[in-house]
Amino acid sequence: MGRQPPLAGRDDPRLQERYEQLLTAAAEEFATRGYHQTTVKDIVERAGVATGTFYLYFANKEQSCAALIERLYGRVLAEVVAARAGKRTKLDKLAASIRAALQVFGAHRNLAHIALVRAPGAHPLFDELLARIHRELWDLVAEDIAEAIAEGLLPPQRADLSARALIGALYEVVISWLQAEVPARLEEAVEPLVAFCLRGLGAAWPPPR
Amino acid sequence: MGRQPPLAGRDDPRLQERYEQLLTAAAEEFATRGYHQTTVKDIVERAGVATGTFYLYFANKEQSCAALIERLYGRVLAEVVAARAGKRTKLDKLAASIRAALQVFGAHRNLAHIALVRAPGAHPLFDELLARIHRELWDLVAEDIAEAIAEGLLPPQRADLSARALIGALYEVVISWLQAEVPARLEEAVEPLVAFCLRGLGAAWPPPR
Amino acid sequence: MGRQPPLAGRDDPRLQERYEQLLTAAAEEFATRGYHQTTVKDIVERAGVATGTFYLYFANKEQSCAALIERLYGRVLAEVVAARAGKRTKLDKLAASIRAALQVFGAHRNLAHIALVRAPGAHPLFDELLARIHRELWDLVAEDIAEAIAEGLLPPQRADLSARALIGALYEVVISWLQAEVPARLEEAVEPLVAFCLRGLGAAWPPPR
Amino acid sequence: MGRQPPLAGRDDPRLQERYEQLLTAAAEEFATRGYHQTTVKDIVERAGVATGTFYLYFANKEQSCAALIERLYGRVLAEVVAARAGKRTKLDKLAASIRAALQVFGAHRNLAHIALVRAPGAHPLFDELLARIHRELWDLVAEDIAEAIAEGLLPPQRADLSARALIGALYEVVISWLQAEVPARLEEAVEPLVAFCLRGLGAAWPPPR
DNA sequence: TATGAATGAGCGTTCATTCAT
DNA sequence: CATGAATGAACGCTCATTCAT
Repeated sequence: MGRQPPLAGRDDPRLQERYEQLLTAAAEEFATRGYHQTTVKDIVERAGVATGTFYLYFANKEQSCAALIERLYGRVLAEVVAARAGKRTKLDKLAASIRAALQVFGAHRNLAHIALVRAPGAHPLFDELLARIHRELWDLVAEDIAEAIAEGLLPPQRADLSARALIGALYEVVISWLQAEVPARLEEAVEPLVAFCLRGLGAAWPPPR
Repeated sequence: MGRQPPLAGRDDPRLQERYEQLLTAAAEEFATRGYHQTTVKDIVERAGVATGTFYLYFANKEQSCAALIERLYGRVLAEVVAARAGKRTKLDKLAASIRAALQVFGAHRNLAHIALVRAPGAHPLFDELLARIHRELWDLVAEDIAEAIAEGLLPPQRADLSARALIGALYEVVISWLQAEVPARLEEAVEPLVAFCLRGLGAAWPPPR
Repeated sequence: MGRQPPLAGRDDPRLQERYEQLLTAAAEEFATRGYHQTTVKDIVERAGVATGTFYLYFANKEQSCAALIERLYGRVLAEVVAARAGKRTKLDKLAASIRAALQVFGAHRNLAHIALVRAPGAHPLFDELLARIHRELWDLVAEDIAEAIAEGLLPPQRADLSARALIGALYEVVISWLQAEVPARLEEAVEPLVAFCLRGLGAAWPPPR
Repeated sequence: MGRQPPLAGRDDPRLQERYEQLLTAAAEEFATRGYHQTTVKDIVERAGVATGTFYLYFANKEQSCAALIERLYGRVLAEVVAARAGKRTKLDKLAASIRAALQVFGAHRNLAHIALVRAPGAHPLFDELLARIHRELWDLVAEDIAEAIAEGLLPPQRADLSARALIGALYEVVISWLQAEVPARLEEAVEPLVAFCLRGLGAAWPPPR
């Protein structure tokens, strides 16, 4: 517990590759079987390495899963930030954020499955990590909403609750895609979801020209 | 796996009470520690009975958790059905459904925590059970939406996706209450959430008199 | 352990009947499932009484099985003694003993199954009990053989080993009947076995008139 | 139940040695305490390894015992086949078979104790396994007897019953040696038993020159 | 670096036995 | 006498983690 794995943060590309190989194997196993149903043996067998090798790259099983969660949300945040950059109004920024998040979830099915379904509730560490990430997302969205209200773009409302509702709508659509294949391709959900969320906030959507 | 536990579903009120006592203890433990972090020993110690007693009332650990999930959704469905009975329009029915569901979740914090956070992904049995329940809820809501569209109360949209978005918004608000105490009391979220969802569907809300 | 069951040795025929009922149920269960695969619950369910009732008649599970073994060998010994009474030569006594033993085993299939297959090796108490009984039988047979040798009816041989071989031949035929239904009816084995054993001892058999 | 243990049947002599070490410990415990009285903990403590190690070599407790039974009868059959090879008449083959079997039982006291006393009736798997082995032995012996009858070496008789009686005589002598030390050394029983069995079949024994 | 055999704490579950009613 | 719910010690087995090679 707490000991750094010996090979974390080395530069050797051979080690980087092996790390990715293990992380990919872990993602596949966690996503398909669930965190507690996956054994370290499952992961190393899929990766084609020995058990001990796993512990050269991860302090323990839970850290490997936490790394997957962080990787996903790192990308989500990066894409969200990038997508918002070009937008002028708060409403456009919100719409762009939703589109960007869905795009990343859609591009990383296994990671999405882990972060949205497999990890929550599975380990105190994940709950803590996810709580921190969610708070960040909520704050971002809630701030946008609060400012849009101030600008008169949205009617008065509790921004904190609306932000959570918005994120919940987004999550559930991703989960539905993961578990029930509704919709078959996640892109189909993008504009319907943007419309649902922005209307839900009280915006006129699609925006009147 | 296997046969019925001998004392499940007997009429004797003494046994009923014991069963409730165990179920309550299980709910508290599962909700606070998570399914896999909870041992049968934790449950029976909280209930103040011996290990063997647990197995007089439940076939095994997972069945006890499944019973909690079923109990929660049984109540949700019952309250939703009851609340809709008096309503005339589809939109009123949807609003009433949301209010009823939130009321039940709010009245059963531990069960909500288990069903929305602890159980999903923790065991194949739970995933199966929750999938069945969610499909039922989705169908209900999607049908309402489809009919409201047909009646011109809502603009054209993919009812299946909107239904999932609506449920996701609701779930996330409950989870937010469970984990971050936002809002402090779940009732505070009721009207904001109803507004978010019905506006999200494209309804004029609050309804013009 | 060691405490007398409260109802042992009472005269009330109602109690006797219940005791028989339990013993019969125990015999059926032990014979068909084996000693360790049989639970006290299995026995009382077959007997149609409550668990506690079992302990009114038996000190514990193993005593109930020991009682069955003792009952079987009690009958075997009684029949053997009775059958020998009318015989003149040692060889006739031996033949009569084998016939009597087979008759009792054939008449108490379940008890035979328990005493010959289920109990040996299943519990120290049974091993002890069976050892005592076997020693008694061996001594009886070995004595007959020794005397027959002394009388010149049999050639010189180690009576102790011959006695064991004789009993083993008998047991195995019974076991074969129990487990493989060879022969279909145990009576078919009687004269072949008598011939095998007496010839094995070195007697001219069937006896020259 | 389930899959192969990971380290069963590897070529590495280190692993072979471990396997033997565990098997020997298991044989000692099963032989002295009985199958159900022996815990896996007993075995690993005697072997001086950890609990988990046991499950690297055996799928479960019952498979370890089955392996012992199979090992014993594998050797019995091999020795019997080898001993018969040089013999000409059927009667010589039978006598050689008995001698070979006794020699193997005598050389593997613990395994004999398990196969003849501890395992029968202890687990359905063992009963099945032993039934298969016994049928093989019976068939072998019965065939010899039938052919000897056809060749006029033995009088007419039911070969199936005689075969069982012969095997029973042999088993009981071994059991007597195991449990009562009669005879003190199993070799002492060899010729008396051969004589008993062949005479029992109706042969003139010892064979007239 | 990589290996994989070894570890052992810990868990779910069973069942012989008891005792209040 | 009879009941059967309650008990709790004990067992088989798993799997995250270690470390000698």
